[in-house]
Amino acid sequence: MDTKLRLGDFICFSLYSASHAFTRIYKPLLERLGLTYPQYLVMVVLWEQDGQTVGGIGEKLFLESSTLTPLLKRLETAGLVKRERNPADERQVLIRLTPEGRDMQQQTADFLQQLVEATGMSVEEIGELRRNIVTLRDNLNRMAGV
Amino acid sequence: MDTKLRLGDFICFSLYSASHAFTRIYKPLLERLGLTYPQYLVMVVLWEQDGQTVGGIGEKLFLESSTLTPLLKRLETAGLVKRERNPADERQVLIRLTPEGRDMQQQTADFLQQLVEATGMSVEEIGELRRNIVTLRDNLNRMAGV
DNA sequence: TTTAATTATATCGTACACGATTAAATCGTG
DNA sequence: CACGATTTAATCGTGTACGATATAATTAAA
Repeated sequence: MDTKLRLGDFICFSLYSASHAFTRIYKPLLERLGLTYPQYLVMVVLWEQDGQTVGGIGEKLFLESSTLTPLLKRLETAGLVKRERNPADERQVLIRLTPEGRDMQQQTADFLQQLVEATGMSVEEIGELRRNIVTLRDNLNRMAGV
Repeated sequence: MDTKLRLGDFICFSLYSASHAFTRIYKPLLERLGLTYPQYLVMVVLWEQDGQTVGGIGEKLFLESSTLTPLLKRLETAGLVKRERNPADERQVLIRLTPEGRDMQQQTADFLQQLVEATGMSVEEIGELRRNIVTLRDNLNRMAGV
């Protein structure tokens, strides 16, 4: 009877495939900025609060230092951030936006409208869906001990 | 005013992070089978219908041959599938389950209950959420021309 | 206070994921 | 039938992603 389980029944696959679909939607928008989608997420986190540690960024994005360190080095090479040890605790590395990195936010101003349009859903529907997905994610992470 | 846009407002990030959370939940279950999550998805597709082409699998999973070819070679090395050219059309490669690959499905029988439990949601809530996410995904893919 | 345990980041190996390109097979049109 | 166009996988380069491990700094304990 479990042979009746089809791919379409898997909520994990709906998330997996919808996440990839969003990345595809973002690609042409982010290409103009020379960013990948994960790099864009890091920039969003830094625009919200500058001068965070690698660990602080990872906590917000649920990413490990083994993922973030090379990504942040690429952002540094691109001239968008600076990486410097925290003098108060030399274990930490503080990530600070450069003026170019800060200014880039303005170039993302028109993203929201285009993305909402691409969803084919109302802002209210999107909001409710987002809240339900976050609830699911937090439940899963709690179960996984994150 | 768009500086008020916080990471938590992004439905794309909710999908991205929830998808990764599911992968983390699956990891200990799949480790017993020696599978990664994407490999498991391919097995699900093949359990549903054996003898599909690389392109057919990719269409269902929204993955390119550049992703699937190395993954399928790993499944072949693991003795779970066989890859052979279609005699009727030598461009295509047919993927067939080995007896070991087919039998593995039985070892996934207890996944469903554990996963539902981990979501902390009712089966009805999960079903409704899944349908909404699929609608969103299909809208996005339509916009991206997929 | 010297040492032991913990914390923060970096490094390494493996496995996705995709765009661009290549190579081979098939199809379509003259 | 021939030959250009299309289709299908595979390959290559770049960039995530993570677990395991390493290294250095800080904290805790003896």
